[in-house]
Formats: sequence, C-alpha cells, structure tokens
Amino acid sequence: MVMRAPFKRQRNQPTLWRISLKLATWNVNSLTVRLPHVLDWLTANQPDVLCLQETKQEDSKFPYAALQEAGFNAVHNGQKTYNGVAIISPHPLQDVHLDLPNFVDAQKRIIAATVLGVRVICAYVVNGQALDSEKYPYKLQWLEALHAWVTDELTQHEKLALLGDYNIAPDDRDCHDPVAWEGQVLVSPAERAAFERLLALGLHDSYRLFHEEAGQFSWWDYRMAAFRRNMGMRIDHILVSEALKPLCLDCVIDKAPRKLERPSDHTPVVLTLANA
DNA sequence: ATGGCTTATTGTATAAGA
Repeated sequence: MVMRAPFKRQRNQPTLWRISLKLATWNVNSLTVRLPHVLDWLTANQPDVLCLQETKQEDSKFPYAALQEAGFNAVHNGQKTYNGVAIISPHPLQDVHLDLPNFVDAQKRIIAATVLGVRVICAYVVNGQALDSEKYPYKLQWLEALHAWVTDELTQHEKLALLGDYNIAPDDRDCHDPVAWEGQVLVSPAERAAFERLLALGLHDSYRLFHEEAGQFSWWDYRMAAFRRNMGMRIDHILVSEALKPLCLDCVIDKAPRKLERPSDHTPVVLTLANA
C-alpha cells in the first residue's frame, strides 16, 4: 500500500518558475540509519526528485513526517530487512506504480511516479552475489522483465528517467580493477549486455554524456579503506529517454555524503535537466 | 592476503551486500 505525505509547496521553489530540474539517486543502505544524512542532503541540495534504494524498512517505519517537515512528499515500496525503494520530491507524485507488473517478485525493488511531467522510475537491481549463485539467473531474468516493462512505459511517457542502483558497471572504466573483478557480478558480459539492451531502447547514460574518464565511482566497499584508495565501481546510474537527452545540463557524482561519519557505501548521483 | 565492514535479525552467530 502506497502512503503519501501531503503536498507542501516550498516557498522558495515555485514549481512553474524553476529553470532547471535536479534528479538524484542514492542507495542509502538502511534509511533507518541514514535518515540524518538524507535530510541534510535534501536541505542542502533541494532536488526535484530523490530516488532511494535499500531503505530496508516496512512502509509503517518510513519517515513521512520528517520528510514533510523538510518540505518533501514521498512514496515508498518497502519491506523488512532487505531492499525497499522510495521517491522523494517537493512536487506532487502522480500515477504511482509499485513493482514490475510482468514479474512475480517478493522483493520490493521498483517504484515509479510522474513528477512535473517526467516519468521517474526508481529501481534497485538485483545484486546477483556470484555467477554460480542461483541469485545470478534471478538477476538476469529480473533485468529482462525490467527491459520489457520500460519498453512499455516509453510508449506512454516520452520524458522518462530510469534512476537507481543497477548493480552493473557498464564498462571497464567503471571498475577500479577490471582484472581482479573478472568473473564476478557487476561486470559480467551478460549483465553488461542487459545494460546495453536498456540503452538500445533509446535510453542514455546521462553521466557519460558529460564525463568520459575512467575511475569515477558511485560505490566503494566498506572494507580495505576502499573509499580513501578510490577502489570503487560506478554502478548507480541515471538513464534518460531521447526526449530528455537534449535537456541534460550536467550529471555529477556527489562524493560528500560518502565522507561523513557512518556513511552509506553508495553516494548520490545527480542529474540537472533544463526545465523545458 | 578474496579478508578486512556494515546492516539487520525476535540475534548472541548468520546472512547479505557489492
């Protein structure tokens, strides 16, 4: 069941007069633990959309009141302990949809809503664990179902953004050590082919519209001082439809939250769109 | 050197993440 906090207009952010839109995605690895970071980040950055993954809480625990107090509406598709996705916005969240409609799945990994005319899909893609795990074929099948559903969504929404934790590093530039990672999840050919099939729908990796260099990551392992040594992966992405591509102004990885005390192992990715 | 950490669980060790 979707719960919705009442819409509250931000006095300093009149919807009709904004000249740009800021869309972000962040795997928070437990919203219970990370809520202070999320509230601070929302206040400092004032995004138009923030997609969260791994809230790891049931809908009854979701902090609607704290978000409303900060000026944000939210919709959540959660479960206990694992997974859980949310969309947060100062604007109305319309036509909310939960879960892949074409895939029987007990895991809460999808939530979608329309915000200011943009179809926003928030996805937490299966990790897969290892190539010989039964979770790996589940990952590939889940990605097939996502592809089919996004295909259908694109026929109904010209302006579409697919944001989330893809658990896929699209190419070797997105992995700190491709040799060490060979044969593991996040970089396997089948996963990368699934990512390419999403691009073949006319979606674009918005980060790569602006940045071609290697070594730009959105996730770093908690172990081995991986963040300090920049041993990471770029696995959190914002894909945009053809209609949104010409509106893209910049996409950045905001490493500031990863430097805080008790951080998520992921950090936000932020896309700025011209509000045409 | 394949671990090292972090989170959640009706826990006190295990599972999962990436």
